[in-house]
Amino acid sequence: MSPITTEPRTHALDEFGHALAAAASALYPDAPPVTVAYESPRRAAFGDFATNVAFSLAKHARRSPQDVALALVESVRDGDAAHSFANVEAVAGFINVRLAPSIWQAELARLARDGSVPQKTRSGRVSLEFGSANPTGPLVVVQGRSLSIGDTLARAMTFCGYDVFTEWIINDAGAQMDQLAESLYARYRQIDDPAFPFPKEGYPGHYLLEIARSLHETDGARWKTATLEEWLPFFQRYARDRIVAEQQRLAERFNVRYDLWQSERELHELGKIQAGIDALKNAGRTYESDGALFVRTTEFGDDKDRVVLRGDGRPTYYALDVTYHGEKLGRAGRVIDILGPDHHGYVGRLRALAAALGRPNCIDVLISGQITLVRDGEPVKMSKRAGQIETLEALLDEVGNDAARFFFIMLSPESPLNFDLSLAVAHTNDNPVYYVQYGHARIASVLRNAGHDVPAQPDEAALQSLTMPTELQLIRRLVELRSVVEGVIDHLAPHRLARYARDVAADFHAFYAECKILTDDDTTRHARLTLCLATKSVLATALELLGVSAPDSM
RNA sequence: GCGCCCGUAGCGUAGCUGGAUAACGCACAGCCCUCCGAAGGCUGGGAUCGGGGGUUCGAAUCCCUCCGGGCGCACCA
Repeated sequence: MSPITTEPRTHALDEFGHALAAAASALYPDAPPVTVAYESPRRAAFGDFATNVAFSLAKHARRSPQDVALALVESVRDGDAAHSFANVEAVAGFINVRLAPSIWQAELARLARDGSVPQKTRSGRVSLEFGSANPTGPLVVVQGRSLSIGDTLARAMTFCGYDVFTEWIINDAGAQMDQLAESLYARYRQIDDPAFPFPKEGYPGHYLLEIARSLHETDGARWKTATLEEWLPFFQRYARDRIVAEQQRLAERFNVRYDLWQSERELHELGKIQAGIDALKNAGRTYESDGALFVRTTEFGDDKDRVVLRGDGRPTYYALDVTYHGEKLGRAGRVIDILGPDHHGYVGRLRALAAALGRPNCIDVLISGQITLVRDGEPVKMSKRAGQIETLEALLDEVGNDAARFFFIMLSPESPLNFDLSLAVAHTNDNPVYYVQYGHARIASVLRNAGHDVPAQPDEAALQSLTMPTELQLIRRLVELRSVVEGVIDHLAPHRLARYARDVAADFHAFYAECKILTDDDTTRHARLTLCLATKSVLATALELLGVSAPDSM
């Protein structure tokens, strides 16, 4: 079934629903009261809205759904509510409603007056964490997908009125930082002594060569004689700072904004990790076993209980999860994590954590699916050797921000994605990014040609000339924007926005082909230009939420 | 072994809080520029929704089971 659409939220539609419900209880007093919900009919021929109340009544009425639907329609036909509609009809058990063109024309006038201004229908603070990668190397393509998904969700939530707080956890603690420091130290020493051994568990990527060279330029050979106790902390910090700075620069290049880059090390140093563990302990959610401290997450649906303190007293990574999510729950009513495809095993323990912290159902986890790069139909071979990993930077250099953001988000978040590099740069009609952007540019071009004829304010009387099927279809589509965005955030389904943008562009192109905009008839020209303005605004909004540019020419 | 994700037309996917003839793009066949951007539009063919059971008036959607593909299952981070 198509996504349920309740736009436009006309008074008439509500009244009609009440009338139907009243008719139902009059005709079938034994049946439980019905609530009338509208949905988009599968086919345009069925009208603008449909309700299936007759199906739920059929059993109690002991008559076929179609008989019930006919009876309902008959009994409300003469009521006031039904008069606002062009048509109300019972078909195969459904009650189909088609709104009069005047209602759509009025909706267009509203859209053209207000633009696609954000509708503040929601409130409350939401914490959104996404992208978070180890500070041990450059971002790879799969993190780009997480960035796209997270940023679009953030924008959509903000659009609807949420106060969104975006954050990134820097995993700059633990053994991996020692390995990073040792790797950088080895690269640094190799500048003067190529035979200096590289650690077995080190990070071989060539990005450390550049950082080592840079350090060698500023500090010379001074670390050659330093003791391990001296150089290790310095190299840790140096590598971490350089790599995180690169990640931040790339996120910015990708048009993604963060409110907080949270350091894990800092949480340790401030004693917050220990405090987080103590809070759980005081809440009675922990127990000791084999010298380690466990959290009873199985009480809340997790597969197994999780260790937070090891036998030697050191906290585990889960201790960070406990603390960090405690922090996030402290600043937001709702917490959303977007994790990479190799983390789907974490969903259970994080959800359980919400309950253990006394905030059940306040943590949502969304997994961004794996990515396979494809070129000319063949998977791109990737080698783990230096410089051959699939960095996000290389991808952006090749296909640009717009294509990357659109492709990353056009599928539902958890499904695997084959990223077709050839298609992403193709300037052809099978590239969905260009299709949508072309629609926007085409409108801009028409508006340029119209010059001073572009209406400053919509003339509602003139809009009555909009009666062609493609005109009404386009208006219906534009009106959907708000419910689409709400669907995106309610279902954590940002891909709906990409599909919607495509649908808007398609409906515009169909309208454009059928209706000449710059006609000699002043009324029609005004009405169609108004429709162009509203379409341009909706397209620009959809693209903005996707983080994709809306060009006036291309 | 346990768990998660995926299986829908030749390909890529949407639909999954159950509803009408299963939708969209590509590819394929045909048509449309003396006219606002053809990076466009229109028409057509193409699907036992991985298999099998079950629940229901009604199942791509919910339940069970089996089969395929991918990925996780640390007192690593």
